[in-house]
Amino acid sequence: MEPGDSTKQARAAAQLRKGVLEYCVLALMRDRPRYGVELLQALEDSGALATSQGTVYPLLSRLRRDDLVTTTWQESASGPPRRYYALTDSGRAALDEFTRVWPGFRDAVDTFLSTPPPSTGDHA
Amino acid sequence: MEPGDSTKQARAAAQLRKGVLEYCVLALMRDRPRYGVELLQALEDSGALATSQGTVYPLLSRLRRDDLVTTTWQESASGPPRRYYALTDSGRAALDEFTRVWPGFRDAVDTFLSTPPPSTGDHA
DNA sequence: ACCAGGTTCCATGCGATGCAAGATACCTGG
DNA sequence: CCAGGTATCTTGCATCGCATGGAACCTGGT
Repeated sequence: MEPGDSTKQARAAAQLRKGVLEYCVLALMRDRPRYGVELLQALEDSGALATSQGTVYPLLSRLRRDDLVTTTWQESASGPPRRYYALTDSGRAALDEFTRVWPGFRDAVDTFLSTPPPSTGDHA
Repeated sequence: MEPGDSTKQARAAAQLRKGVLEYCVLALMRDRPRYGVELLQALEDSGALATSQGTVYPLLSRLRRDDLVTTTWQESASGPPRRYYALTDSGRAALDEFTRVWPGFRDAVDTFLSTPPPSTGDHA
């Protein structure tokens, strides 16, 4: 799935990420602070949610603007300093909120996709 | 969950619908043609994907523009005529494509939300 | 000292999408 | 003729993912 890919599958996946990426990033920060490239790699490893810097950094800016995360600079053993992002109380609340909403949403989509075989055996 | 609701839950749900609504609408047309208000009611009944006319009609226009559906006018027993939307071959292909992509996406989100207990038992 | 390469951060502009609000038309019933 | 319900569609806005490009820091080779 190259970056410049514009197949139907890529388009569908791109639209799917909308709104979900934000909460998956928050989820990644649940146990410990993370920095940008680290988040990017974790999303990449997940496969379905792989994205680019041009998506993650504006997202992180919004999270900071909305007080869902706080950031602290920290030196790196090899390379430029890293900005670590950590959940605030609001951020944790938003993540909990999403965790409550997600199953209902997920199941609703599953229901729409798995059409209940319409009673009448319409086979040959 | 009123339309003008702007709680965190409503905001999260609104962003979730992005990109998914299109394919749920296509899924609803899989077995038989449907008309606008009928689709609207089906989404309403699902709970998590409830939306408004201002969302559905522009969406249906895009589907028609992209040749994913065809439409036919049909008289109603009581009320104005209805425009019925039916899947084209392209529409059915797009739905199949999404059906293939969805499980991977869904499981990826589930994995992010259900943090694998990070070794150290940090419970109470 | 200098420069190439890797790492890390960020800003800008575009396209696509959901939504609120409003407009139009048809049919029935008083 | 008018009120109300049904059904369709348009417009303008806000948000989000993404491609592109740029800037800063560190290491290592020459």
